[in-house]
Amino acid sequence: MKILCVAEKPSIAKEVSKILSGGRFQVRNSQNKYIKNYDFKFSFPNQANCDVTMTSVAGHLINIDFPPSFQWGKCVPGKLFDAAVIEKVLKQDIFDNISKEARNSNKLMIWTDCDREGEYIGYEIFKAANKGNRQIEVGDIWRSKFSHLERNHVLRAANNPIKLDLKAVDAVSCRMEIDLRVGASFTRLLTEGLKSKSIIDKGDVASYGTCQFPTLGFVVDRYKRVKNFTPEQFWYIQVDLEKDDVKCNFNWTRGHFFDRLHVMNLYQECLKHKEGKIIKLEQRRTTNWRPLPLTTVELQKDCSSIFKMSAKDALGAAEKLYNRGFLSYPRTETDKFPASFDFKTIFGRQKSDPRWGNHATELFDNGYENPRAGKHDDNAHPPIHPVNYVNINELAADEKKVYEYVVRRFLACCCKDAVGQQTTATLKWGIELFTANGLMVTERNYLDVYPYKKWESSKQLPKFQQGDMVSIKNGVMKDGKTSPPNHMTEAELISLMDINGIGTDATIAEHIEKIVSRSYVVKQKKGKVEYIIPTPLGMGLIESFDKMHFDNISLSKPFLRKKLELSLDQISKGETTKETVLEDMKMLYRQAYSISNQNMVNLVDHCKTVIQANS
DNA sequence: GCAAGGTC
Repeated sequence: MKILCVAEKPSIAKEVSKILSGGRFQVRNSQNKYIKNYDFKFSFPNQANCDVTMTSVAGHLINIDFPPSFQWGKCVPGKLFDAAVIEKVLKQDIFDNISKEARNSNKLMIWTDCDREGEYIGYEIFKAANKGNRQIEVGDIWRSKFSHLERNHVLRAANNPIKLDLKAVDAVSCRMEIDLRVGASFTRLLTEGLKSKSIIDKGDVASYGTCQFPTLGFVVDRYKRVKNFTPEQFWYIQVDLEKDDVKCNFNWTRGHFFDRLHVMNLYQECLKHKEGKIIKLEQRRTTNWRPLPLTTVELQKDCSSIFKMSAKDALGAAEKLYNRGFLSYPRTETDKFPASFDFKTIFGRQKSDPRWGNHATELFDNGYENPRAGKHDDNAHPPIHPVNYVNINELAADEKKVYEYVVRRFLACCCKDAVGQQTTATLKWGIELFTANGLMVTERNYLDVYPYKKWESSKQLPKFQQGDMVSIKNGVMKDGKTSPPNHMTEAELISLMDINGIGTDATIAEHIEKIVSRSYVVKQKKGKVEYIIPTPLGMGLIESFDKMHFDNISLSKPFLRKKLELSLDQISKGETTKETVLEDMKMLYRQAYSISNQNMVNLVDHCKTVIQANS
């Protein structure tokens, strides 16, 4: 019995081979320099002593496209909603390796990631295998269900194969088709329309995508909120006290009011009293929680705000560190460690570092806290954590920062929360209440290894006693203005995309880069912070789409993408079919396309107006 | 020349 096992990426093929073979395997090269074939023996249930070849793909093997007669310029873009779709092999050498290895195999076992795309990649692998060996049938494939590379977990997966989930395969196939039809049709429409009036240059493309436009929409929306903001004046009362040479501010518990006369009346009442009374003095223990285990989105947000690194560069650096074995897999949504995770080994490897080695040693020798568990699990990868030690002086600039950050984050996860004492004094002046806070950090704990988070003792309050009468010399009525929101930072944009389901951990950075490269937005530095600002072209496009009267949908907002995601889940659960969803979504987008097509003159005019107004 | 999703 000969079994062909195929994983989603080379690193998984290698690790699984090590575990199943007990370290006794032979390696053969393939035509692709990253892809290896591992040969070994393994006993599957009811199939003792099988010859196994384990290999991998590198992501998707096959892409979809339109036939030649529907290529750019060969038809009107509206035809693309109903055009045929053909498959194209993306990586012929990897495809051929699977076909060839399948030829003398009796069975195919899929070891792709345990998520929707992984299921579909499994189906692509089946097609490659079937091409080499027609005996291999889709109903007869083994599918291994594993979510991390712990030895017993992998062995259990090998011994309990399930079937390929064809509903999940349908869901992904549906997503691919919608993204292609919508993206290609609208992109051609926009590009030709804007080019005809020289709004974009000859070689340029004005792309539309189901992810890139909602992303652009978020940026434009924020920009307009900043621009349209009108400050409002407000009034409030504040008391400054001094006792034993210590000054402190008491803030009004009512905050502020937009009615000057109202505040004036309350203030007049206060002024009738020369003294106030400390009516309450509270001392409370507060904790500042250690961070959660690290996901891709968190890594990108933090690298953007702490190091001013773009999301793409942060992920790029993490990938390089992963490929050299220093970090775990960097694309993960999981924010809890598996129960069996071996923390101690990893502390041990970090003990010698001059910067954080003492913290690792402390955790290694004196015990550690189990990290907090978040609510997300992608069932494919653990949180990002250091694997092997490297001296950061040997790394490139970005990699240095990312490695140190990941190690410190990991160690911080295993430390105790920080603890402080918060003192709150409540002052009553007339009938108005004011409070002052003082914080004393008593146990820094995780903060010592994690300098990215600031939680510091504030100025201490004077030594009040409950019931103290204090003379009020400086109780004043003040005014202020509401301030506009800030422009969008990359970290905020990543959060918005994540919350709204735009893109995935692996693609969020690419969508942001895409709208930069299309000149829909620019990154602009103001002081120390970098903001993402829409260009007139980006503004014009979003505003034009928002002006069109679609039926209950919007091309610039995340709702349609969200609807698609929900429908895909329903396909996976068997509550609806791929065909129904395809027809549904195609109808919605076809209508939107037809309205956009009719309004192209207005769209082009509006873009031109916005561009001229800003030049 | 178009999308978004994998990964090297």
